[in-house]
Amino acid sequence: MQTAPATTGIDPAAPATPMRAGGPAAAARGEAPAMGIARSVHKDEEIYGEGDEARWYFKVTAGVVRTCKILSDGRRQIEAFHVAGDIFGIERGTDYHCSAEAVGEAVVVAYRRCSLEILAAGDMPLARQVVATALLNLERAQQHMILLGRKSATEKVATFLLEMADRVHVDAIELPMSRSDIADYLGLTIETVSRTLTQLERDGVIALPAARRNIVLRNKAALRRLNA
Amino acid sequence: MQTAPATTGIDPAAPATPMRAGGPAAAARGEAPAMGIARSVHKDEEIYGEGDEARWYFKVTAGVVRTCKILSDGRRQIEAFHVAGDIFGIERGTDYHCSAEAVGEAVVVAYRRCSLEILAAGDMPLARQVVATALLNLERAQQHMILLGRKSATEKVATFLLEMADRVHVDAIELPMSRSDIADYLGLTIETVSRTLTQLERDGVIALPAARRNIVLRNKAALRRLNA
DNA sequence: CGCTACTTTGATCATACTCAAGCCGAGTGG
DNA sequence: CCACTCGGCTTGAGTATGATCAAAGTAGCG
Repeated sequence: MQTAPATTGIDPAAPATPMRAGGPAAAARGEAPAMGIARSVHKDEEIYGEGDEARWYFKVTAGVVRTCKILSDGRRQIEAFHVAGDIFGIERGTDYHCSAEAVGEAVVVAYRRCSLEILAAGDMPLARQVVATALLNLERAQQHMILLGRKSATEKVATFLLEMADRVHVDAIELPMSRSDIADYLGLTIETVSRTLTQLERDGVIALPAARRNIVLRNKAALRRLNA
Repeated sequence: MQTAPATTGIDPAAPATPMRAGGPAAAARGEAPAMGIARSVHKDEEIYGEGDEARWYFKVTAGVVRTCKILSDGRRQIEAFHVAGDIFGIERGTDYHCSAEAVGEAVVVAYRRCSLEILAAGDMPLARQVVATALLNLERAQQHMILLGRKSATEKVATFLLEMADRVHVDAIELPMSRSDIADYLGLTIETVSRTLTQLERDGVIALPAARRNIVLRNKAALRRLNA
């Protein structure tokens, strides 16, 4: 078991306003197993950088977090968007392989790094969660690879919209991310994303209300057909 | 599907102690020993299909295995090539999310499915291996996503060649896979792969001996520069 | 030797990118 | 309240990269 308190001193990954979730109080109440440090992150604030030492892993409590890689010349690929309940930042080695940033205002809970060594500790529920998370993220990555490698722009956007809608279980989505984020997630440019959305609107498949971050799926069947 | 008899000592990296995952029941039914069943697979033979029930996971002993997804219209994305020592086929749910096929003649060792439940069995070395494998495959998938989403054809091919050379630690590669496999791995067409290789040869970066499956890296520095 | 599958090469085309301008809403200050 | 700016988004024109279609070259194998 880990202890959340400041035995480690100031946590470089949790500066400004660290709140405690779990902690001694929770432990006293016998709350299992999740002890971690809640941290609120501002829009575009970095949670950790690629190459940083991976001393924590995180669970999203509120908002959305993106994990991404950046090439030397600035080209960016967003690997995944993580929403409430999602876990990210579990690494095999000592360092993070992606960087993580808040898409908007977000709250994450930081847990002490646990990867292979956690298994030795014999905390089975935790180990189970770690494995399940890793495998879930792998599944999503595999799914995303066929999108990046083999789908057209229209198919990419359609898949994206359905993915987002599925997470909310509603057909009126309020996208938390910018066109730029969408583009870097889908391997497109912002112009192509914009044009594709406009075209889908013309075709009556979606509606784009004045606030451009809102999207209404008018014809899910058509989207699924585009989904390939 | 050919299954060879159990070959208990053949895999040096297999757990030294019998797994309990199969359980006494399996042994009583005279089923496969928990240690693993070696199986030789022919070129292009399917090891498992996407959607099949994931009752085994595999380690490559010889040859190369590809895991891939296929869209309804036949477009294919190869998620990874697995070489000797690599483990594939570990799933979170009940089914495989990719299909797996031998690239050439290959030998794999099948182990009874173990994912989350293995942790309950208390076999720590095995659990550790499972987790490490999942995380390694995730890292590779992340690395591959930025290639698929953001790299040019030349950069993709350069990255691929360096990747292959790294696996062999030699600068003269004998590619086990066809142009078609390379194309579907890199998200390109076979024509583009061929043209790119020809261009790299013209530039003196690589040499393409008569047997077109062979490639000599003449100028690794140049390749690394293209690697972005 | 001749088939077949794989690869290379060529010509043309289309998709998505680049560069550029304009639009719109939110926030700010006169 | 309006004018202004600023950032994000959309739209347009032209282009380039990689796809498609087609054909020819090459190796492996009966």
